[in-house]
Amino acid sequence: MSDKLKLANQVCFPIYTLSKEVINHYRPLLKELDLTYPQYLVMLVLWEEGEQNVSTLGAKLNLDSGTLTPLLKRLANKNLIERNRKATDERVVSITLTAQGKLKKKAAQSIPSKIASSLNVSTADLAQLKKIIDQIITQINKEK
Amino acid sequence: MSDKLKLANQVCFPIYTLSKEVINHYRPLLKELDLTYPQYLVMLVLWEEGEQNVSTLGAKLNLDSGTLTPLLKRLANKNLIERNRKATDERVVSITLTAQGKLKKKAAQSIPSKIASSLNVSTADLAQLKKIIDQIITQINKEK
DNA sequence: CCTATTTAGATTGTGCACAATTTAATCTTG
DNA sequence: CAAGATTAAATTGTGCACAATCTAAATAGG
Repeated sequence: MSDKLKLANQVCFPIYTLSKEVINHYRPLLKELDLTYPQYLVMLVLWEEGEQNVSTLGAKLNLDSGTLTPLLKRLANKNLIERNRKATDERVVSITLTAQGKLKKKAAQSIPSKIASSLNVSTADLAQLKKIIDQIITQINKEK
Repeated sequence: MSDKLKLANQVCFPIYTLSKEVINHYRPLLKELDLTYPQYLVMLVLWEEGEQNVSTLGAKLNLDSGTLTPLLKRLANKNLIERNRKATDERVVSITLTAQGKLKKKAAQSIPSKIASSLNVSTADLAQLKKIIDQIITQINKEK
């Protein structure tokens, strides 16, 4: 097996492992906010960009309606968001933050720094990791 | 400050995204073998190291019995593995490959090269990615 | 011994991820 | 305008991930 083959083989498992580890580090922090990691991602988009369709959320987070529909129903049950069909196009469901959903942003402010210190990795390493991964993801998206 | 809550500035989201992308690249290849990615990981360990307990498998793949028990039942239903209580310690379940399970290794030989070319990333990038991720995982494991 | 503790794995329950299909609304084109 | 195509979201079904709990077996310590 060539070095490249071996490497590809040996890099996919660490990526999968790291992703789970990172989410496991988020879990206790997000539990205090009564959010899961994917729910937190949805909230991030809404806090930053405001009202979204299910499909724009899906495009930004790489999730389909099969994942988002039940997730958004759970966020709505917690009174963090509202789901409303648009009058101008009844196929589209508009997702907006409730007052409670907007408020939750305050409680989330401390998460990034807590994660950074809990991962216990240097800022330089994280920056480098982000750079390479963003490169690879850009490459992958090009193929679509 | 609140910049940290922006999706674009997060490292964790790209890690999570990349992990899903990589597994999505495996999916069509593994479908031909009638395996999922976690099932493939179990088979890799068995092909490489032979007979395993549920708990040694779990330690190597970072999965608990709640995930492994049903997964191993599915592999057993496909006649790729056998699950047997050990006579010397009835708490322990020994996982061994069936003849069919051993045979499947041949069909899996082509997967790494297909993944390597499908990911379309340079060897240098992969090497650097692996180096940083391994570093971080080592760091994380130290804390346990 | 024999009881208390520990260990291995199974079970239960929640939630995510994704493929495949369905439903309803909108758009397109003849 | 009507029929067919397209689109957005929901639904259905499978499988993974993980917390919490349970069961049975093994071990330890009195």
